[in-house]
Amino acid sequence: MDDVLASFRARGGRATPSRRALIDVLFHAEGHLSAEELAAAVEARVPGVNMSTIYRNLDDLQSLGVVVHSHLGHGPATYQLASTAHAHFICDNCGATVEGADELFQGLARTVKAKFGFSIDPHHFAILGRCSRCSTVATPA
Amino acid sequence: MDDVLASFRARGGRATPSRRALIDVLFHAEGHLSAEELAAAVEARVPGVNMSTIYRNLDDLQSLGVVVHSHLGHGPATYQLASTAHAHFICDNCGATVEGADELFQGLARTVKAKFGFSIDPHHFAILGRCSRCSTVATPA
DNA sequence: GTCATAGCTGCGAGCTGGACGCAACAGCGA
DNA sequence: TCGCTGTTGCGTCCAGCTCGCAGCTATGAC
Repeated sequence: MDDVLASFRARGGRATPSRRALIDVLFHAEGHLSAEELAAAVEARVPGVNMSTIYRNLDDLQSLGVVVHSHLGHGPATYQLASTAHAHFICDNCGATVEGADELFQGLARTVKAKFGFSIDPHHFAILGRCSRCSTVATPA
Repeated sequence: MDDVLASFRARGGRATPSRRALIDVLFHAEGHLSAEELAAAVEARVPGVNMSTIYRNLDDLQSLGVVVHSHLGHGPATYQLASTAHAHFICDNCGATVEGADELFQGLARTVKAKFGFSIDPHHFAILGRCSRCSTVATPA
């Protein structure tokens, strides 16, 4: 966490309160937080922070490689520490989220790499489908 | 194509010019078109069509199961015939699109089904990564 | 401690992609 | 040909995010 602030300083940046708070929130967060949710959590520590600031700091953290964002369905993007990134399977019907380990993608990654020379990042976009409950109920289109 | 109009009629709908034009465009389109691009193509056939109409007709076509939309990166959604749907791999760096057959996902689909009871739909969201060119150049983060 | 400076912030406006309510229009069956 | 009702265009509104700008402030230098 101090490492992150140090990275900011190393590139001529500063350790501002809002930045500290955002990093703190990210390190203690569980699950996937949208920019809005992050802003609310930061607001509790540093009243008056603006959404622009949240977005700008998230961008900076992403360019430092500390944070990644991913898209879980059609709503806003969610942000998390790069070190805890993982794949997501989202139920098209009920919205349930299943988190998957990267190993699930090893086969696909190998095949796609061999066939197209393409290296996949399975974290960024969720994969849609039907969860166990909804696929047994078999809601017709 | 007439089948689609017939489906509309079968559920009490109508075959309006804008609807015909949209279906026509979709059947003759190559690749992935955004709502904006579809609107432009429809406009050429039926001047004066409104974006709302495009969106509403696309929604209707989706609920009929004729069309699906997918998200290729961060821009607008793209629409295509359900019968020609396929998976996409998008280069994070240069935006190149690689189209993949569904068979690529068979292994993943099986594993995810066995492990979580989850049936995946690999079409909806693209999978990000690096294309062959960009991963050899290895642009640093 | 204090100062200067450049990085950061809040504010407000703006932008894109898309949804919605409403009144007018127009397919389609009778 | 007529009437019913599905569809359209228009305008407005929304979420999610971006940008420019003026003022504030963390930081290193002294």
